[in-house]
Amino acid sequence: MAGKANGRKARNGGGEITMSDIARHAGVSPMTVSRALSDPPSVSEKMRRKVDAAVRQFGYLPNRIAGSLSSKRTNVVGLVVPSIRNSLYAAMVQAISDVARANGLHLMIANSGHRLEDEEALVSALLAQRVCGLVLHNTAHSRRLRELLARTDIPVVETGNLPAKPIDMAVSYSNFDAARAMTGHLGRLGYKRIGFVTLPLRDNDRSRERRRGYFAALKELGLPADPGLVMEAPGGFAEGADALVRLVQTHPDIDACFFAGDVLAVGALFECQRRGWAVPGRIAIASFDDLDLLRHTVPTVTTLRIPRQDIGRRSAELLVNRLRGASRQKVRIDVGFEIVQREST
Amino acid sequence: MAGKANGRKARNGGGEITMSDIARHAGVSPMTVSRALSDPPSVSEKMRRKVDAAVRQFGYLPNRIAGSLSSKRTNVVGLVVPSIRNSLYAAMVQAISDVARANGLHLMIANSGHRLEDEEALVSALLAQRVCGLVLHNTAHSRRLRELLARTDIPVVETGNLPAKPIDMAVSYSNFDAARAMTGHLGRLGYKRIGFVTLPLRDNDRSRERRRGYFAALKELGLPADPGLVMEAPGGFAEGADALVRLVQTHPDIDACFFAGDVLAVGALFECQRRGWAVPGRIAIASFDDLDLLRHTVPTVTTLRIPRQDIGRRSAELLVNRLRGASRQKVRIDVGFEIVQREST
DNA sequence: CTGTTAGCGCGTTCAC
DNA sequence: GTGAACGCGCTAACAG
Repeated sequence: MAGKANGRKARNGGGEITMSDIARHAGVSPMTVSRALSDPPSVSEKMRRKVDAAVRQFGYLPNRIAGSLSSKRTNVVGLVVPSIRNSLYAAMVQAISDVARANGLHLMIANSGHRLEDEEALVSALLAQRVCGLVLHNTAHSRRLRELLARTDIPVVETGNLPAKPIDMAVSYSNFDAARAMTGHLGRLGYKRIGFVTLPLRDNDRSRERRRGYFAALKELGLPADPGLVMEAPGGFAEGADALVRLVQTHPDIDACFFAGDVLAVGALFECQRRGWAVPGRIAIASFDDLDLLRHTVPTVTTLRIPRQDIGRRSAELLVNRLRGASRQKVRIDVGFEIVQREST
Repeated sequence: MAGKANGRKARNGGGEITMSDIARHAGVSPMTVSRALSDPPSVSEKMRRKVDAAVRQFGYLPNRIAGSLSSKRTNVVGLVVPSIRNSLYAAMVQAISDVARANGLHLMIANSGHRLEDEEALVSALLAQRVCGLVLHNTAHSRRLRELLARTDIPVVETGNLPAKPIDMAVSYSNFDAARAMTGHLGRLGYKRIGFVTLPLRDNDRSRERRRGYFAALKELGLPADPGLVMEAPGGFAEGADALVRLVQTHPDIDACFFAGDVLAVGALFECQRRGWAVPGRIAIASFDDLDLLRHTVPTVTTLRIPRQDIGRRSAELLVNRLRGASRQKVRIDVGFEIVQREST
């Protein structure tokens, strides 16, 4: 009864301190310790004090692995983003993290690198960890991932784009509408030859939707759709600069360029500074996503404000509500966007 | 034996599919399923095929919670950063994530918001989740956190600064040395009145070390230490611009300014563009941390290159080696830094 | 409000 | 190479 000498592999020098240890030293049952820790009001003042004292004395940290196995619930939310480095995702992740923390949840983050197979593998791994909810920054999943998610009953929030038919819940803006709106905006400002620089299209429905929006707006504006005015570029300052230069050289009559990625736009703007091309005099520049940077450059850059932080916050709130028992119904929230007209157009 | 009707709260509509289920359907023992999944070579070809078939048929996902409880090990690494949004941390996190993933580990990320009490609470929570290792982007911990970490025997990597006496392992550069080197560099370029703009000093040993380095260099250069040339500013473009303007107005003879944060420096540079102050003609600008942005602005900005990605990679590698059985000895790796001289100085 | 009993789903250990 | 027994540390469910 005293202490079954835990023979060999005593890595910790004696095994973990358990709830029973605390219970024994506090002179109560393990169950009372459990309750005192997870639901203090359900235990009498006297008991609680004894437990707290023993907990402090031993520096006891409950084992949530054991707790999770027993209760069949974890307090861990899984999150898959295309890239951790990108500041756009970072704003969303931060918001999710804040809401999660306020509700006693933890975050397990993985990045898919824009690869659908990786997304699938990562979600599997997160499900194996029995996360209590998932946020996926992608809506174009592999077939196997769809099947996997269909079989699970944890809440799932998709974001990054507005899917026609969400798996469970979706919080996003429409990439199509946003790109169409900005292109239309440029048209109404009087620009006639509007270039479009897109991020890689492969495995990325968001990029494809943006391009579709661009062409839709051109049609609505009665402007010709010239495939030569569209360029695909990996994200980066240099790539944006490069794309702009090539567009201007091949299409000297270009008078505006819409970049489907903020870094691309800024790179292009700097290139204009270097070459002495007036912005918007020689060429107007519009961007996608309201990086803080864009309102401080010279000139400031017209862009689309996507409420990334709201997306994160609302996604997390949806998860939390579900975990608190909200009924399971499909949700599809369009957070919208906003055109921010600045000096560059 | 067939199936103990699992009465009431069948949330999943019948309870989880377990290893026993798979074993039964594959006609083997649960132990064989376990081995086939975690160490395939230890099982005969025939058994493995039967198990694999059943696993696929049922879409079985092993419960890592149960596995972790049983084996007393998790494959989850805990990570605490001051802020998820900041791109500096993002580069490090990405590198850690990559190494972790390559080694079958997952990441649980929390952000302390630069608050030491929060760091303490978050580490406690991560330890309760029984993470197998920790990376902390901070070296100035609360006393209670130090005690907590002293009692644990999981590997801990500290980063963000080079502590004199690491808790366990440390991978970083020296903020003091870096700031001293850049200030010295400016002095040797001939600048005589060098301003210094620091990020908030509270609860941030990194900021304080940088300021110390600045003053040490001034002394070595034989320049007077003028407290009026030092300003504290929260991070941000506008704040950097503001700080510069105030320094120039109160000290018209200032000829260079060293910003201990990249965003501050860029904000100041843009302000110079707006005001038509030549950089470095009127005032030279130096920054801290080699944001991609800094090599694309006009003019490009002199800065300190900190190998953030290496820091992440090596931190993760140290953890992995420990988990693989490397002996427990203190490690203190100085990854160094590099001065990148560009057009702004 | 408190205690008792009985697992949670797996891996360790030892026998075969 | 395979299986049976046992327990990881905690909480759900019920009884008092």
